[in-house]
Amino acid sequence: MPRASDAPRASERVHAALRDEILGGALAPGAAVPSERALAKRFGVHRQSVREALKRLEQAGLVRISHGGATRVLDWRDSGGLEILADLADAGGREPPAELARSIIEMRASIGIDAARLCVERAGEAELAEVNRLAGEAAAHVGGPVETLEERYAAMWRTVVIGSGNLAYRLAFNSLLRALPSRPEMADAVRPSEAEAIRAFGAAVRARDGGAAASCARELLAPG
Amino acid sequence: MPRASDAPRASERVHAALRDEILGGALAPGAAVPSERALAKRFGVHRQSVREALKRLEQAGLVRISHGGATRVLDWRDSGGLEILADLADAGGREPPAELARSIIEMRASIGIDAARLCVERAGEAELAEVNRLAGEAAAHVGGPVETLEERYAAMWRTVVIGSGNLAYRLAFNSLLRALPSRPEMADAVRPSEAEAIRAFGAAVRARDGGAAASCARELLAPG
DNA sequence: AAGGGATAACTGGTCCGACCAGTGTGTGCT
DNA sequence: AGCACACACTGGTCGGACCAGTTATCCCTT
Repeated sequence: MPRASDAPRASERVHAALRDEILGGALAPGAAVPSERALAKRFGVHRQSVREALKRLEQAGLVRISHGGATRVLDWRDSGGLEILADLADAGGREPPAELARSIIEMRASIGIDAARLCVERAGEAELAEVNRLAGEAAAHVGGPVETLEERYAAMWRTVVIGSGNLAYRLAFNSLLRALPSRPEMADAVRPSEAEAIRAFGAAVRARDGGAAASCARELLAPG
Repeated sequence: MPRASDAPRASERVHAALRDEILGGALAPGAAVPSERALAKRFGVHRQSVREALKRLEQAGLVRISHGGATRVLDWRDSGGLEILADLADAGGREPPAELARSIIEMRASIGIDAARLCVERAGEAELAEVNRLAGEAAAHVGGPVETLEERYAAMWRTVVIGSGNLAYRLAFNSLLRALPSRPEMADAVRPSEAEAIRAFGAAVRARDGGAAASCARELLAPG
């Protein structure tokens, strides 16, 4: 069993370092990123690896590269897409923005409740039955190993979001889900604690009761 | 005045071509992307340019690159983040998914209404006044040049979203906004038509009337 | 003939060094 | 002082080489 090399790839190291400097504020918006040649020397890698890292940062909306001119740092709050949430949660040893967890939980609730409503409206019988089945599965694992519970619970919501027929909700769901793993305290906060609430939600969806589904969803996602 | 070269960069050409093939379904999920060397030959560019394009696709969640193995196409519906919306709207001459416009409008409403509610709750007096001022500006341009109206209207919502103190809403707002330009019919659909509704919204926010702000926001974002 | 391990032929990852292509700037001429 | 040009940056691309991990094949062993 040959172990995979633990050494992070060169371009990955550069990407992570620059990403953290930008998200952490060490590289402020408007500032010029050092030249590719300078970065290559600093990190002890070839310029091509630096370029790959910068291309990824540009794709994520963290920097703007311009031929001939300097590469400048953008304000990720203005130019970043939702996928940056995962980077914010992940980034190095740095503390993520204080409002990050609350933001994710609020958005999850807003989208989840509306997706439930739309799912009831638009999804086919088979999909509604599947949601109900997955709700039962998730409910059965409340109190059990958190890993299994989280997996089933996520699968249920995934089916709801798909059933809503809303592409944007589906993509946002991906972005939100990806931000959870690196912050255990956030995963804790979104984990359901009452099996009955999950079952009630599944039943409401199954019965195509939009009002009940929405209110059960609110119960699950935004208690209190 | 030396004109900027109109020739798209090599890595940009490759990126756009592969992105369109993936989003258009020509490269199905699970399929293997041709090797970097093969792509370099096909597009008549250096392998490094291909790599930069692939790195961007990986960053966006469209492919998974693995050392030694083939680069495989992912299902962007499952692995893509919200920023893909812009690519879906943009992509080449291809027709975007039928539900795209509806999805964006629905998500915009869901987030906008909740952001209005939170903004009233959390924003400072200065920010609320600014929202109201921008609402007035936008309202004054209803019926005028669409470009100016869109700019002011977007500025107003931007302030609301910032005032909501929700990072996820702010990033999602960026992603949604970026998808509009390439689809004029979508920009049309989200443009406000009644100055009075905008003014009412601004006044409700200014007065910290959460209920009124939410209902005015609903009026603006999800009429009917 | 079937199983298993060495190996060859892929894949992506990195490096070197060079040159092209835009920008910006300083300098010297007018 | 004002302007134009050369030079010194920046990023963009190229060619070729080699390293590293995977995968499939083929031959040897059982």
